Order: sequence, then structure tokens, then C-alpha cells
Amino acid sequence: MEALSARHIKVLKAVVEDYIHSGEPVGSRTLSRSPRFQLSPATLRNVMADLEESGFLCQPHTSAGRIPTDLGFRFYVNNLPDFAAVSSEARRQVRARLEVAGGRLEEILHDGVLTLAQLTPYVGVVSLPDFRQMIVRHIRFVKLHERRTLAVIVSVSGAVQNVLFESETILSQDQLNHFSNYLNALLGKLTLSGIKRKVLQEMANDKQGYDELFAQVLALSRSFFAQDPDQQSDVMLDGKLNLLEHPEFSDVERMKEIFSAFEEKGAILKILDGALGGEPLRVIIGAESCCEEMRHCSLVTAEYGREGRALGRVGVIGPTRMDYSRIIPLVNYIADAMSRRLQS
Amino acid sequence: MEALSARHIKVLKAVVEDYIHSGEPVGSRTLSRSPRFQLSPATLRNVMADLEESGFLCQPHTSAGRIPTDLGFRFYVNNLPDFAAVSSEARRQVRARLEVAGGRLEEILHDGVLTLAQLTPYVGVVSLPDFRQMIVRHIRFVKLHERRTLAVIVSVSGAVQNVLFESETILSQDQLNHFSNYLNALLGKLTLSGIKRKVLQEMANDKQGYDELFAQVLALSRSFFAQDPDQQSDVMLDGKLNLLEHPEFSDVERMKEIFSAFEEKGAILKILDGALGGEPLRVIIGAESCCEEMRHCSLVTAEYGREGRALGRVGVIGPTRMDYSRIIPLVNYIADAMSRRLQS
DNA sequence: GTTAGCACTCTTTGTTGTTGAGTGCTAGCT
DNA sequence: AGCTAGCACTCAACAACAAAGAGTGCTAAC
Repeated sequence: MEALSARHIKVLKAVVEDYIHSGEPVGSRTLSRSPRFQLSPATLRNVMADLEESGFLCQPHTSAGRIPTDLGFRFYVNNLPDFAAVSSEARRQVRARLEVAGGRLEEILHDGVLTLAQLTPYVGVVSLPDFRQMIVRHIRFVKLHERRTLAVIVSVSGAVQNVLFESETILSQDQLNHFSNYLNALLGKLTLSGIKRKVLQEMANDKQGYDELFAQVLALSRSFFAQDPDQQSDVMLDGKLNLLEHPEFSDVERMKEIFSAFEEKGAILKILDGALGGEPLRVIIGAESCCEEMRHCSLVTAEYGREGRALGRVGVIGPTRMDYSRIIPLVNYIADAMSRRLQS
Repeated sequence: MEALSARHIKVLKAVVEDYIHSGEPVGSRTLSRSPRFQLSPATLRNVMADLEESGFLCQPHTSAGRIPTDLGFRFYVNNLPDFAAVSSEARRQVRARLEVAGGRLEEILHDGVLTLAQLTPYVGVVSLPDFRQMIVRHIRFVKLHERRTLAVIVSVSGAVQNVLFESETILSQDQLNHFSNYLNALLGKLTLSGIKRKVLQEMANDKQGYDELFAQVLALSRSFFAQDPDQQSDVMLDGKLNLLEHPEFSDVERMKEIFSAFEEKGAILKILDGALGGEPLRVIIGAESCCEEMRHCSLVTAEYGREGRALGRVGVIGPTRMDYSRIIPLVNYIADAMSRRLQS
């Protein structure tokens, strides 16, 4: 594979952009009609043949125009950023939905994906923070029945998680309240994992010097943490219907694939948070996601967070033929707005 | 429209059943080959023409067989119940998933729809109980930021609801705990609406004799209830992908319609709970739902509840060409299993 | 290095029969 | 009176075929 000349790059860019906007394979003729080329179709054909050999373009069938491969899109995204400014309509919507005060974490995230789903013809997606990594503000035990107990955990950002577990002994609600108060008093700026670690440590020490109450709280905590089945985080999607508007998904089989990936949220989560803490903005094109069902999709995601700590990623899922130049700035913009709102 | 003779009914039943199993329009020839008819195609044609005139059958085009109309299915469901016993496989799955002890309300409901989605080629659906009508076991206020406060409400069945609101004055978490305890002590077997009514009543009385604490609790409760924006209940769906397997939904347009109805959960909820407290089992066929997007779908739903009180409905959504004779007993069976589990 | 020309490929579209399933109607049979 | 055989008719589905159009690769000339 030779290095690409300036002309090759110019042609590649033109093909990608034309294809993004038309959805049709683009031929040498179409290209040569464009005012930005003063070249004949034959010349362009030679260039395009080179680009095909290098793996940036391909043909659906022998007598059709070229379409970009994943690699072609990748080159375009990496090297030819021609970003569109965030539209005033988008700014308006973000102002209305995201630049308001407060709200619980889930609400903020929901507002984010909703906005993305409305501003783009793609699917809005956000990964919920791993609850175990969030700082706990309040923890409460509620007796449901006999030993069956519900733990309600509220994080500083207002996210609420409920975990059902069985305590070792039957406890009254009064006792549980007592324990809750005790534990809350103990709570510093710890995450749930942090608390778990601390509790297990204390248990390991197993000193006899504990006062009665502390021992009981420890016992309860242990049953509670034993329950916690690696509660992995989750993803939120919105605007799945948007995808149906794209010609590339009018094929029912392809649709089925993608929607089954959506149902299996674990897969999406893995793609999203695989690189959490890595690049603030990430573009995943087609097969790069390593998810068979998503090989015709691209993801553009950005990190959102609170006080400098990354909590998750927000972005869109769409066909590989996605309007990257518009979407990338938009996703960035919305992730920023979300992070700002989370701060408040 | 004449009264239907025994023969008309027999033919209608045969057409419906054949159509349910084949998905193809059924012609007079096919029917006459069936061993249950000793009649010639010509005779059957006459009968079918009558049935068409009465509105029970129709033809997709002039030289095709007949398919049942909504009315045809309705007659079949109302008058020709030939129910299949719940299969042993179904019993096994229900035993594994639903006949276990406990679990939070949401988990139980989720297990219900999941089971339905796996046992049928349709979409499992359940309406969550209206939270306001559930008996409150525990209520808790958590301070998030300044006046921003989170109310966590746990019902007797372990359902948890979170409501964010602003208190009138800035309160410390200690004060909030105090209030929570006070309120919980007050809590009898009241529903949230009940509590709201009671609080408003007390406020209306406006006696001066209140002790300080009670007055403060009232004030807090008022801000809290003012917030509560008629939190309507919700629906849970599972197995949407199942629908894609049916030939009647291979048309992308039709798919789009139905999936947009699924996104707009309010519509589904309206159809489901429109008749809550009415019939324990309900079958809604095609246009009967009065929901434009759902006119090609049928719903079979049954009430589930706790201690004799109906909480919501559970069932399936599928094409009007649904295997009613199998689905109706199954939905009943699962609703019963859910209700039993909720009791525990 | 670029371009014009040409033969070729392949999809798309439209036309045209053909087949087969199914219908309505009528006349005759039981 | 009810049932059936027969017949002409309709229509969707399928296949074969032709023509159009877009695009290609290759070669030879500029």
C-alpha cells in the first residue's frame, strides 16, 4: 500500500462526503461534474482504483460506483475534520433541556439521549455510571418481610439504587433505622466499593473490642454486600425508531440484527465503556466495535463526568454512513452540557 | 345480516384456525380437502361468500382465499373457545421463574413479561401499578443540595419510587431524618394518595394547636406533594424482537408504526388499564384498541393483583393472527402465578 | 501525467406470457 | 331445496427477455 498523494486524499474525501449525503455509490462521472475537480472521469477512475486497492473504497458490484469502506471512513474521520458548528437549533434545544438546574442523575442522562435523538436521525445512547463507583450520600435499610430487607442507596448526584437481600437474623424496622443512622454517620466521601472494602477489612480484623452495635452493623453489611451481584451498570437508548428512516436498514434482516444488539444491552455497554477513562471523544466505525451485530453501525461518543471524574459516555449510534462532521461537535457539545449540569 | 347457521359457524372456525396456523388466505379448495368437511369447494364458496357479506371474512384481492376480519376473530374468541392446556414446558418455565419466593415488585413483573416473551412468539407486556395507589411501607427524605430533596418511598411490595422536590426552607439531613421517622410512625396502611389526602386535610384544618414538629412535617409534605406531577404508572415490554419473525410485519412501514406505539408507552398503558378492575381476562382485537398504530395487533391481557386488589394487567401483544386458544390460558396461568408470588 | 474512446459488465426497469389458485355464476343432479 | 360440477374470469406471482443507464477497465493518443 503506497502513501496517499494529495490528490488521492482529495478524492477520498469527496467520495466519503458525497456518499454520506446521497447514500448512493458514487461514480467517477458524478465526481468529475463537481466543480472542485477539473479532472476527467477517466483520471478519477484511476485514482479511485488506487484507493480501492489500498482498501479505502469498494464496489457493491462491478458496474457500480464506489462506497467507502470502514477504513475509508476511518481515514476521513482521523484526517479530514471539517467540523460544522453546532447549529443554532441545537443550541436552543440544549439550552431548553440541559441548561436547567438540578435534576436526578437519571433524569439528566435521559434528557441527554432524548436531545441527541431529536437533533439527529440516529439513536441516542448513554452509559449509566457504575453505581459501585459513585459516592454514597445516604444508605437506608427497609424491612420488607421477615429477614427480607431492601437497601436504598442514594448517591451524591441523586441516583438511587435498590438492592434486595436477606439479613442473617430477623430485625425490626427500628433496629434497621438505628443501623442506617449509624452507617450514615460513618459515611465519608466513600464509594459503594469503598464502603464494601472497608467493611470487609474490619471484618477481617475481627477484633473482639467491637461494641455490640458495630458488630451488628457489620453483620448486616456483610449480608448486604454478599447479595450485590456485581451490579453492572446499564445503558439508556432513545430514538431507535430514527434508524428505520435510513435506507441501509430497510432490509429487515439487518434491522433485526441491530435491534437484537439493542436488547442485549451488555454488548452496547461493553463497546461504550470499554475505553472509559481513555479519549474524551471516541468514534467507532463499523466492525471496529468487534460486535457482529453492529458491524454496519458507527458510534460517536464522548465522556461526561462530574468534578473531573469520568462517569460514563454519551453519544449516538447510526449507520457507518453518518454525518460525522456535524455529529462529532454535537456530541461533544451535549456531553459538556451534561457535565456542567451534573456539577450543579 | 342473517343469523349464522351451524355450518356457517363451523366454516368460520375452520377458516380462522387454518389462517392462524398458515398465515395464508384460505380458499374453498383447501377447506374442502380437510377431513372435517364432506362438502365440495363450491358449497363452501357459497358459505364463505355469506360470511364475507356478514363481515366475518374478507379477501385481500379478488382471486385470493379468505382471511378473517377483526369481527371474525372476535366471534371466534367469544364463541368458539377450544382452549389448549398450558404446555408442560410452559409450566416448567413458570415454576423456574415465577414460583420462587419474594423479589421486589419490579422484578416479579419483569420475570412475568420475560416468561411470556420466551414462551410465545409475541411481545410480553405488563402495566406497573399506579404508585399512588400502593400502600406505603416506608418514606424517607434525603438532602441532596440546599433545598433540593429526594423522597424515597417504598411500598409494601418492595416497589421503590423516587421523587425530587424543593423544600420551602433549607433543612439539615438530621432534621429530615427526624421528619422521616415521624412520618413513618404515623403511617398506617395508607396509600400515597391516602397520605396526600390526609396531609391536605390537616393543613386545611389549620389549627394552631399543632406542635412545632408536626407543623414542619406538614410543610415539607406539602412541598413534596406539590411536586408529584400526577406520576402516572408505566408499562414494561419484553420480546419486541419476536414480532419481527411474523410475516405480517416484514413490511417496514407497518413495523415502524408498531414500534412507535411501543415507544409512546402512554398509548399502550391506556389500552391496558382502560378497563382495569373490569374483566379479569381481556382480549382486544385489531382496531378495537382504538389505537391507530396498533390496528394490526391484538392484545390478550389478564389482571394481576395482591390480596384481591387488582394492581395491573399482564399479557401479550401480537398480530391479530394470534394463537388465541393457546395464549389465553397461558396468560391466565402466568397472571395467577404472578399474583401468588406477590402475595408471599 | 492526462484524456478520449470503446467494449464490457451488471443493475434496474418494463414488457410479456404463463401458471395456478381462487372466485362467481349457472345449470343440472339428488 | 340443497348440493355439486363445470366454466369463464380475475389476479398475483413468476420467469424470460429486452432495453436503458451507469459505471468500469483498458488502450492508445495527446
